[in-house]
Amino acid sequence: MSTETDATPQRIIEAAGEIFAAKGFEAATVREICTRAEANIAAVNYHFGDKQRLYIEAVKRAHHGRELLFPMPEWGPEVTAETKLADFILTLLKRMTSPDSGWEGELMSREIARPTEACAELARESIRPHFAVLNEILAELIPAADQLERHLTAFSIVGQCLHYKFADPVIRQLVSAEEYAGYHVELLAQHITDFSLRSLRARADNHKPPARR
Amino acid sequence: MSTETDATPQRIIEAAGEIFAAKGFEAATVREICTRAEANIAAVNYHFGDKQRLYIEAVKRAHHGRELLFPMPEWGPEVTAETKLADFILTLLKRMTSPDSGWEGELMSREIARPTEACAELARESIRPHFAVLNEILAELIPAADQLERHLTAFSIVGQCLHYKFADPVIRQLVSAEEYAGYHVELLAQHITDFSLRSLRARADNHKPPARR
DNA sequence: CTTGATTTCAAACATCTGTTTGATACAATC
DNA sequence: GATTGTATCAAACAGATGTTTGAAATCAAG
Repeated sequence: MSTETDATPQRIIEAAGEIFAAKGFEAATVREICTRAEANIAAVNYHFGDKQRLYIEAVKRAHHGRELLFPMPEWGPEVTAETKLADFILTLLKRMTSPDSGWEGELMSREIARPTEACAELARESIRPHFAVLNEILAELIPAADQLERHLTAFSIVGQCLHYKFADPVIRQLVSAEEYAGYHVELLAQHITDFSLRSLRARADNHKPPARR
Repeated sequence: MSTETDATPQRIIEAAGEIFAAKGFEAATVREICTRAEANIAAVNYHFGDKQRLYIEAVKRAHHGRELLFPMPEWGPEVTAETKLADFILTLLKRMTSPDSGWEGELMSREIARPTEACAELARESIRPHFAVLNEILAELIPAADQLERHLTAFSIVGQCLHYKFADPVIRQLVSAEEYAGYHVELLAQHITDFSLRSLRARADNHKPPARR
């Protein structure tokens, strides 16, 4: 066996990812996971120790898969900050809401909203660098802003992206089925980029906060 | 007994709300709820039928409590659309992230992210009217936008607000403790309002999407 | 083939879950 | 005071859960 691509541990992680993503850690059962993986019930404890460590492996694999499939681009010095921001938004959106093999995004969103103790470090360490990248971009776009404003602005941009993952069930029921079907990643990324860039440019042109009209 | 404010069903709902919010439906146990409520284990089934109906009652109560505590203001005809938007953002933020009696917001955010079949209708029917209000405000602010753009813009605004609830564990680890301590509702609402209004004004002044610089 | 380690399997294990039961205590009504 | 309907309680129930066990099967080398 050993190097088979469908070795038992592989199949179990695959099945575990899907079921953990769909039901959460508590509601998912080892029996269902092993049934879908066509493995014996004892396989989880034999290969992973216990259910929790299997969960951790599934989360790691989910994050790793997303990172590989949608890497953050490396920008040369000639790339404008506005283009970088557009790339950042598109990549983030793809990672969270890409339809193919959707369980990875689902599992990651679960960990972001309620991080398991075991996965807290992983989640933090994988997100912090992206947050730093976004802050560097914002430092270029709104150099007059202090750190607090940059952080809040970063959250405003990330929040727009993650909303389509976190609030997806609600969004489905607020717009028509036809409109929802047109919510492709590129369209959403374009809107978020436009919406945010308009705000950032106005902020860059006029240092004062806008007075209420 | 009868009209006591701390009658058994009341105490059970109270305890259930806290524990459901902290652990989710599956992980919360009837025994822990009854222990905290200082009630017998059979009390849940006697007063509510089963665990699921208790959960539904807790969610209803959570939403009702938020609606009462932070009602959406009724605006007269003289109120500008920009002020309405500011009020809307502040109210939404208060409902989701108000620190006092925090379990209600937590429980609602759980239902938004993964609505239970039983609560799907409630969640939808309670959110739809607010979505309609926001769309009316946006119709005043960016009259040239079509329905799709209005919807996406609404999601951009709501997404910024809900981010502080959904991604709260991550946010805590991205900024310093001192900065996080300063994230009061009013500050966040002010930032989101400023950020969004800048974008909306630019959109209103110039109908074309911004070219990438 | 023989040996020795690794992997699979069915069965059982102990524990915890939501729920039910039947007796008991209590309050109001006649 | 007896009666009736409601509420509480300890105990038990049936089922599902994660995990363990020990034997059987499979595989890799000597």
